Amino acid sequence: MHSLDESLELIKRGAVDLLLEEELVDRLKTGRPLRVKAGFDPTAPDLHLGHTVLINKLRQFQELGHHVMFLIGDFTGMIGDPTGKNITRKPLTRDEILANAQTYREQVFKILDPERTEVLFNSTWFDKMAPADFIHLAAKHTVARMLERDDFGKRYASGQPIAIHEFLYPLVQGYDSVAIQADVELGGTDQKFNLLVGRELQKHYGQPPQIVLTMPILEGLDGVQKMSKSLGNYIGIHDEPNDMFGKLMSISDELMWRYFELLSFRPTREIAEWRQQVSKEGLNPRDVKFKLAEELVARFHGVEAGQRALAAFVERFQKGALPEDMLEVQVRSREGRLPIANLLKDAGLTDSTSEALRLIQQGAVRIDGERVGSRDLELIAGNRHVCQVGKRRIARVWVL
RNA sequence: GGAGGGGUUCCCGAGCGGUCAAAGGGGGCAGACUGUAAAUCUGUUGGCUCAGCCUUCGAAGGUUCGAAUCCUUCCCCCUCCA
Repeated sequence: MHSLDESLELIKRGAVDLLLEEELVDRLKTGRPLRVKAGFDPTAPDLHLGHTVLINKLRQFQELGHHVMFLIGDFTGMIGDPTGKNITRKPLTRDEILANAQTYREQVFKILDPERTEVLFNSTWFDKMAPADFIHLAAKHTVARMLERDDFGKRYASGQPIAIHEFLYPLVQGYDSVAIQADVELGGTDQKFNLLVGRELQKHYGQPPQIVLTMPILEGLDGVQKMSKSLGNYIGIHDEPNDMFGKLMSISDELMWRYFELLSFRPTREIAEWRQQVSKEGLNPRDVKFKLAEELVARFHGVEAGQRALAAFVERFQKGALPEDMLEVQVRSREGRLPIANLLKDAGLTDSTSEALRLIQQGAVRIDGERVGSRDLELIAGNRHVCQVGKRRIARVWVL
């Protein structure tokens, strides 16, 4: 069993906001398992490391014996969390949603305990809600309060459009907390407003307001923007071990410490020590990055995979060897020959032949280790070649 | 409902009859240097059967030898007034 202080310390670790702490303490004192909610989008079932910041926190709640409610916002998905960029999403079919939910289970249970996780869909209660009740819900909040939300306020002030339905998003999310009687809701710091709306609504509906716990938003590979699939700066938890390892190695040193803070399960003391050694004793940050990359690959692919990814990385980038598990592609020639640009495009190494030609000109293309100097190079059918574009794109290509 | 402003290539943003596949910046990609780090420098950034051709500037028509640029209609956004 954990003492109250230990529980609180674990819950607060890495968190940004805890509102309100004294309410949490009161509820922890009751000794009953708390109902801990976190909402997820019904679309992108490809979880990335950014999502795991939150999921790791859910896991900690489970370790403390609490009940985790993994809420899939299939109804909310019709709105799309207002970002100013998204327009209304196409509603997903029931089957698509169930398929996505299944994918969530597969991914999320690498971290969470299935026995202590309840998966819920908010369409369950919203599909049954009468329009009149929905209007009652909308009546519980004002435009002025909505504009307190940072992005709404900014968009309003700068003349960006805000569609009415975007205002509904926080209300819908907040009502979910009412429907499932959440004690605690977790979210990224960008969710703070929505989470607080949940508190307000619960009060309106005669429930004790949920405690709000926000976690930092993980920056993506660029180190600036948040990790997201649409920005392409993410590391998916399904990424191949070598790929995951490589992406982690490509982050900046500054970002590495951030990742340690939010993703590593290593003791904070150990991390602080490394940091000290890097800045004072000349420890190569790259070697510390190895530790991070290995730990995370191991988490999603197993300990052995972590070790192998490290070894493969050293082989390939420090010793210059070719990767072992190279992508194999077949491309069709035209009457026995195939111009290099077409080969690269057909093999999926470039998006277009135009791009391929540009890269050739820039000296980025190698065939069997030899730099391609001419765009006129043609390859003969029947042969296999190792084709490289830049450092990262590589494939073994059969010309048929 | 009325008046005004605006929709440009991934993003921001110039262009306002030919020299525009469209300035500049951001981002991306690549090369050099490295630790697949950062910083820096350089190149590049619609497509193709690639010294030529094709498709792009909200949509559809039209004027013209020629349109992102002019005209018409439509769609969308913003501001102010009601």
